[in-house]
Amino acid sequence: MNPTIHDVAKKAMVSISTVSRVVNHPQSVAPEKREKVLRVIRELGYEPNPFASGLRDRRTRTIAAIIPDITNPFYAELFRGIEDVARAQKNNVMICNTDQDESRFLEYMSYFQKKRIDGLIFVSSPVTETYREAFEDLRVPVVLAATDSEAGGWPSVTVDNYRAGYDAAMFLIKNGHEAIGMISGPLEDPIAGSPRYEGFQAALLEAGLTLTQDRVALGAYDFDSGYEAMRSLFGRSPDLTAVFAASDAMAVGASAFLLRRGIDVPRQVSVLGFDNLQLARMVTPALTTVAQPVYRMGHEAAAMLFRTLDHPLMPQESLVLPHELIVRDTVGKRN
Amino acid sequence: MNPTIHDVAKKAMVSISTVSRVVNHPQSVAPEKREKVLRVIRELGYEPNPFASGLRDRRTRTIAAIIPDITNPFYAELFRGIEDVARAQKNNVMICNTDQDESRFLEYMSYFQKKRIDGLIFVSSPVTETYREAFEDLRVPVVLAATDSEAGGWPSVTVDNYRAGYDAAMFLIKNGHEAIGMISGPLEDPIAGSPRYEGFQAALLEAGLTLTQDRVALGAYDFDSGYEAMRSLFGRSPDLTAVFAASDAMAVGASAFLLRRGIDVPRQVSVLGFDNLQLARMVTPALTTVAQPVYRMGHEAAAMLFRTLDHPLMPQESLVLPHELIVRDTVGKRN
DNA sequence: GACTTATATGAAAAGCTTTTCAAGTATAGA
DNA sequence: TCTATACTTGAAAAGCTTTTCATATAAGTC
Repeated sequence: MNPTIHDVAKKAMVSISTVSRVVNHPQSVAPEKREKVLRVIRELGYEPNPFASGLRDRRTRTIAAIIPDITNPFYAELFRGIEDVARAQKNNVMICNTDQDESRFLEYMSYFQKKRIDGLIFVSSPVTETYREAFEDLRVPVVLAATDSEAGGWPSVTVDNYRAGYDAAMFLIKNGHEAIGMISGPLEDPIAGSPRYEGFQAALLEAGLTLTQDRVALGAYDFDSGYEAMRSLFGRSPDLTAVFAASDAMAVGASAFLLRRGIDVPRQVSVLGFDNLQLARMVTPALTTVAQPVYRMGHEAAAMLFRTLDHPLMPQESLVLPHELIVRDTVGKRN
Repeated sequence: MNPTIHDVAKKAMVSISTVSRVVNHPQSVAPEKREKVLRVIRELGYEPNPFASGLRDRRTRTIAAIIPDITNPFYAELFRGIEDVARAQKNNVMICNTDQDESRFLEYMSYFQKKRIDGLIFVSSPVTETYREAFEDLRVPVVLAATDSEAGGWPSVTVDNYRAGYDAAMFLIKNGHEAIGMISGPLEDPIAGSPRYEGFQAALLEAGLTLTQDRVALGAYDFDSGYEAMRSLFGRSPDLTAVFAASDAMAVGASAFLLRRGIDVPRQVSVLGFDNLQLARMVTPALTTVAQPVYRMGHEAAAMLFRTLDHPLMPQESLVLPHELIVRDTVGKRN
């Protein structure tokens, strides 16, 4: 049987209130008494029973991370960032794989309804009306990671996707490319979809180039849709010399299509990715890509959540983290 | 404020004992009363407060998964298997990334010491003395996934690694290869290391071939060590026509080395992997590999754990799941 | 030295559930 | 009709902590 606060109190010859105070507000108890209690606590190996504390405090010391799928390396990395700070805060993080399924999401929500979590980090999906309402019903602090939302007023940690798309285009242009295509995410996706697309388009326009419709294909960020998008793109517009894909998985899919068709990357067609997953350096040729600070996004989002948990009134500023171009072997110079 | 058992009792005009019984042992209360209580429960949206139950029952409804690193797709997939069954059982799973660091592991253990989990799934690492002792101290059911151990008597879910290594060799031999090398995991690793190596060697021997030392290199299962191992192997034994790597990541590393050296895979050198991660189909040429049922290992391990949680006496049989050869494009025929 | 203020401590309540024990009612058997 | 048995139900205890409130002591002020 684990020692309880009563055991400690008895052995230290103080009341349980004092023991509790030593644990929770050490400065409020006289130094010598405090030391004595502390010593007994160590001797007995006492730790407060989390159920009793939770019952009393209504603080669960558990946060939830709502992510599409932990199996996806992008989310795994981000989750790792969340997890590391939660652990440091002695909190537990519940992982909720939604598989992009709203009904599954709502299942979790009804589970949380009964106040089983202190706060929540919502990762990467666009915040639809459904989500918004669910969050408001929940009445716990919410932080958005790798996504954001006008409505709701939740703080977020993101990257400037418009700017990143812009920089991607600039990089290809600087390398002498003119016949440039893009494999974008869904244009309804207000996070990784339209902004990257529009930033990309804007840079092209600025350079006097245009992104015509036959040079654009859409995908769902995964390998297969990148592969298919490239097939379609190549059919419509075989003169392309460079393609920017809105995710590494799609970029690798695109490369795979080209390579398996016997088209040399980057000599004939350059490919530029987005995310900088492990995968990017493992493929051959290694993928040149726009890096997102994925781990850090999770880390900062969690830090933000714990800050609002500790100071409920203090408003949190959203954070925009810098992206970075990682040059490897899939973008070639053209002149 | 959420409704409590008292609110339900009052509204249904019964005692709280009856409400509790309706929730926990429905058959022990008279049908009409039961219906009435059930109706009130639905109306009020009552759910038992898990802290109060936990405080009383000492059942936490939380299990822990000890894994090296969730960022590694192999573990992510396995974890997903665990998570899905835990969820179905209305349990929470705590994820513990050890980063292969014993001190980090012990930190978790002292955290769990205070009976904060009902059971534990230990994934993939060899069960050293340290681990064994920690598990015994913990006094909760333990299940091993993708690893096993003579001592301790914990049930496990694994693959027959010796046999899988054997089959890998047979496959290369059947494809006409004779100058065959291997990139093995550490030979001290009793799970994914020595058994695969020995099985592989045995099959070669049986076919009248020998696995000489200059045809073996060791790695740590990751891309970089696969790359380096291949470099070393190729330096020592440039006549190799096929290489078996004990993980997909190493196999991809090996391919990368060859490809980047201008050596054609599979025309000049064939590469065979192990695991069948997503990665395997994304690289070009797509990796031929020995598939482990990763998700299922997690799934079965969790199912096993919950079975022993529900029936503490019933002994659990260890499970050996089948492996399978997935033929893609990195192994060529030779004659 | 008398009075006020600050500080330190303990008793007790509240938080919510599950289960044991005892009591009550109904049913069946004699 | 009475007794024994089975079945239902409620009261109360236990599980452990944190915080409020009141009290007692020490320190400080005039």
